[in-house]
Amino acid sequence: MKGCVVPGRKIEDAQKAEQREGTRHSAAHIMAEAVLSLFPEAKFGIGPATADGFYYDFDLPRALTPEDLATIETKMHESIASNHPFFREEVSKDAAREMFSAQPYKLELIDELPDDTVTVYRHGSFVDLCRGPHVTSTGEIKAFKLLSIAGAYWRGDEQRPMLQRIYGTAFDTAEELESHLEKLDEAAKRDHRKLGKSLDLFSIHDEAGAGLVYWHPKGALIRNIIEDFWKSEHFKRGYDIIHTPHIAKIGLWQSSGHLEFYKDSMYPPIDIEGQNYLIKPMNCPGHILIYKTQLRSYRQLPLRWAELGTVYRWERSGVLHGLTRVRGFTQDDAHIFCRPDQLEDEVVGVVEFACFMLRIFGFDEYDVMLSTRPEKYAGTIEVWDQATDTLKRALERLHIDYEIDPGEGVFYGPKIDISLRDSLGRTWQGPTTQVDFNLPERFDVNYIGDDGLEHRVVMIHRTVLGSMERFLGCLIEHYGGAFPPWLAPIQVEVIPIADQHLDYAHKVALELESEGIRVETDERSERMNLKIRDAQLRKVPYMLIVGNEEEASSTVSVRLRNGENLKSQSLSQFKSLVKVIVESKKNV
RNA sequence: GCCAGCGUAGCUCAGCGGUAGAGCAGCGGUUUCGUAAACCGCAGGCCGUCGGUUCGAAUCCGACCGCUGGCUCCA
Repeated sequence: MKGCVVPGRKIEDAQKAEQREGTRHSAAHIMAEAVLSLFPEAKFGIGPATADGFYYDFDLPRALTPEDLATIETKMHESIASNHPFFREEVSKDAAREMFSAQPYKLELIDELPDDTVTVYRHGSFVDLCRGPHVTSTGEIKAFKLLSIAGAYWRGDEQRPMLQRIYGTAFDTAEELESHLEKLDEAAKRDHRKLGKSLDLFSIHDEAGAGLVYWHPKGALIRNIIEDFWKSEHFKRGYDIIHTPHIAKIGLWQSSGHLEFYKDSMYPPIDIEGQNYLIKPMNCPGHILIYKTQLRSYRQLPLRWAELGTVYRWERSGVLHGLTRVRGFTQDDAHIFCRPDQLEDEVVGVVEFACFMLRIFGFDEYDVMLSTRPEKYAGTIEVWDQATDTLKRALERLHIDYEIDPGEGVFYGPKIDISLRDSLGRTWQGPTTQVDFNLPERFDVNYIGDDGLEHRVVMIHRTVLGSMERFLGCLIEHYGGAFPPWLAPIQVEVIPIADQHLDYAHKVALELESEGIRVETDERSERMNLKIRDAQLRKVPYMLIVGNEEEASSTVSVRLRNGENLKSQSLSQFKSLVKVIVESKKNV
């Protein structure tokens, strides 16, 4: 399973990382100093360094505006110019309580610290409760920028006050800061919501409802290509494909435990002739109903049933985001019904499958997370431990590095989540594999063993892409909208130089079309330059320029979307080039 | 859901108390061109929705809907 192993973060000089953290943490203190000078009555939350920068949370008498950020930055520059040294002091808790008597959040933190003495850091007239470390003086902060203001609950608890958080970033050199800001720009350009609009892939409508996606022909085409590929890979791996309805009587969801454990994510019932029906938030109960239509023999297992199942989940309005967080989405779902002795092999197969799928789409790096028993759970601790161990063994067999996320499993079982890293190094939540010892219990899902007795089946609930919506969103950003030819809605744009070349252009297009190539001819009476520009903006992989020369020699002049101009080639040459590239699913 | 910001033509945006503007796209012409934008003209908006303040509201206030950045929560 080489290649599926997570390479981990770039091996950065540990010292440098530490230095950067000190820089960022110090920048947070300098920012707090600036905020305090602007708002003497400010109450301070926490101000840590993060993976990309730093933030600090404040309780302020009024809401911050973007203009405030500029003022705060100016004040920070003043503090940096003064080059105040940072001093570390150890003080008793009582002394600290006195020192921060006007700072209720700090007092709360002091109470929770385990040791009798705490450390504070001081620079200029500003002092903060802090573990450190910091740079030696404020003048060492060479490159920082404040980025945004956001609300954040104190200690992440929505029952507690909401503070104002200022995000910023800092680096040890101006060049590093610059390249980080460029990366943010690049990410903004690749935003799937922007590209979805400009490439005419999908839309979401106020009048229809938030978090509900409408796929336009081009977006739906990409989705269909992926779904077709997905289906054929499932058939190859011994899966069957099934379909189940979108609503079911409330009783089914009571039996499954969803009503008990998943109620917050489900929509209210629909009354149909006095019976209450619920829209499905998951596909599992439907698959179980099909399983139970027969007595199953141990010889039949494992049964692997896959469904592109559209589910609806109630998500709070504030969390919706483009395609990656929606209220209706299609899971590339499957349930595997197996015997306990088959579980490990099945998990191995699933994780291998997921890694295979990701690699096809150009995701070579991913992080694997094993989530264990949450607070609200169904079943017994013994069964949970058993399932968790099986998942661990499967990952170890695959030589996959993973981290454990304690308490983050679903109510019905532990899970393996894979998050993918895109071309900008950002992570996205993708495939998931969940063991389920619970539903078989609740629905009494059995098979007849070789001893002639009934045995409880084990279920695996899994996706290999995650959901079509989220995966497409991630894919759009990963490729920046420039899809590899096998996925590109239009693979070839034929560009006649003048109207007189239209006949030849049509001939070329027809021939490519007959080979199953997705081709379009730009028939407009416009200049060639404009047609090239438009095809370029639509990120069409191949542009074929045809004019007098090409027509005379029965060739095409090939331009790639990276601006590269391949020399003229015969139509048949070009045809086989495209076919090979599409077949290989490679990018160009 | 919470905090903050934002909703103006199909798209990107300007206007921010005196009655609506640009570029691109669209439509009609002219142009027939060699690797990222030819030219001229026309048309296009209850300024998110509802209510309030005002002689007068895109502009000020409120509610709702939606979007954005976060928090919390997730495929």
